[in-house]
Amino acid sequence: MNSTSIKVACSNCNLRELCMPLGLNESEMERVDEVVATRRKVTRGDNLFRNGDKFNALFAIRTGFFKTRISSEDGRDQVTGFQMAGEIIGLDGIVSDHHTCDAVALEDAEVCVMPFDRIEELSREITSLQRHVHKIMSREIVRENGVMLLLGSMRAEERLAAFLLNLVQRLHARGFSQSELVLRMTREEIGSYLGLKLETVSRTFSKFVEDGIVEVKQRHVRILNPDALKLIVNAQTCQPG
Amino acid sequence: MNSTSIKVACSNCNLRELCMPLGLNESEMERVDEVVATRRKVTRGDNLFRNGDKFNALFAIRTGFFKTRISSEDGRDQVTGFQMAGEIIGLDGIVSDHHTCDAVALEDAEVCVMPFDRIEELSREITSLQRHVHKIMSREIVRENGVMLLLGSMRAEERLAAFLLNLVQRLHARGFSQSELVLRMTREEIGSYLGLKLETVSRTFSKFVEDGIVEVKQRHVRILNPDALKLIVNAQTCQPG
DNA sequence: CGACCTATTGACTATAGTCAATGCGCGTGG
DNA sequence: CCACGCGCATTGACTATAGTCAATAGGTCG
Repeated sequence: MNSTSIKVACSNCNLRELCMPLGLNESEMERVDEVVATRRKVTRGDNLFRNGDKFNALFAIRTGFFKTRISSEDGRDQVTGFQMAGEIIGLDGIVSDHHTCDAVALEDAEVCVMPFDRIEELSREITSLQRHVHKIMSREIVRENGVMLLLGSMRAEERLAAFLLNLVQRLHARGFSQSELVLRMTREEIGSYLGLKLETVSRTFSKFVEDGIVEVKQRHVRILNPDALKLIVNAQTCQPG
Repeated sequence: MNSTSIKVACSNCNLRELCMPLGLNESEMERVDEVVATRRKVTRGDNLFRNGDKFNALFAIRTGFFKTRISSEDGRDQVTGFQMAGEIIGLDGIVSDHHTCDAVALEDAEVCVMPFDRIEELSREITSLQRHVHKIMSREIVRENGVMLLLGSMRAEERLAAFLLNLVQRLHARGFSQSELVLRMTREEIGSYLGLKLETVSRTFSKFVEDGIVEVKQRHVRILNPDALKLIVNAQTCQPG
């Protein structure tokens, strides 16, 4: 499989501080290595899994960038998240043994395949792994709560500002710039995530540029004034008094 | 505590087919009974927990009706769910050891307190309990995905129709009518959940009444034409060809 | 180099929000 | 038991925001 002879394992993965083995000691991590036995490459545009697929495993993203998406019967669809290195994908499949969303690679990607029954087995033995798995699921619930707040009560500018801040913060945690980012998704995908049409996303970007808050050149974004973005997110339209 | 001498336990709870002990055998259920040692009554309007509270336990709703709500710094808030008997509440607290939302009783309620470290302990021993806990968390993730679709891509009528169908379906699973329900929440709370203003909720109810789809008398709702509701939810504004 | 996908911008429209007035019910207290 | 007050719901008139449709431009990839 691998052309190099270096064993790819959590213990020598630079994402271990963000990913599955977080909080485990050396020997525990070695046991998790056994779980993460296989890898899978996904080409840009391809699905890691689809709605309806049998659920077998969670996936830890090693490289690349994904979107998850659900579709309703009438053809509407909604991007439910964008995932990057170190994040875990596939939790939706546990409840019904089948995935309920699509996971699409937005750039060439590689994931660690973690068979779920192996995870469960190991979490029965390693308390800190058990706790960590629970935290990963809870984090996803809390994240989605935040998206509900965004979709339910924010205006277009607030949504886009929150989106940019969230992306750049996650990228920064992975060693990238705090002020510069390359969007891996189209305006339409951003719009789907934020509950907006692509034209509105585009117009809102233009407004931010006019206001000198960001520089935008297609998918390259430079944040000139992060405080202004934070102000937009937290500013209720107007306040009394 | 209890005025009666009947031991309140999962094994003789009529919600066991919906709640925590689902899928356990007799002896396993008895062990879960130990976990669900304490009960708590919550008066209408009171909080079961608040944003910032230390997380210790999950709660299984025995009777009553709750809403969960998150608030942003600027005072905006968003209802993230309505919970009824047999449903589990508090999963948001696992990730950071503190709750990140408020849980408010919309009517006098009683919950079973399930200390989370006891749940974890027991799921290390009882495989089917472990699996069940994972399913409960995954189910919540999938539910929130659905809400994101609703908030991100549906129009007011579609949102309210989906809301009513979901409520009545859950009530029906608990032995209530398929066509009649009493709303435990105000128009404003429905609106907050659906990302609409209370006036829009009210107007949309009135529209449904005009169209003969439902009867509404304050919080009493009778669904006259469930198929029409389903059609509204699944009908994209218009279809080509 | 050309085709196609993506993004931008403009003009107009639809949908839901805002503000305000009124009405209905329920619960409290006289 | 009735009257009153308050919270909740309804409805109307107007406005704001984002959506739609359409034309154009810019990039990217074969």
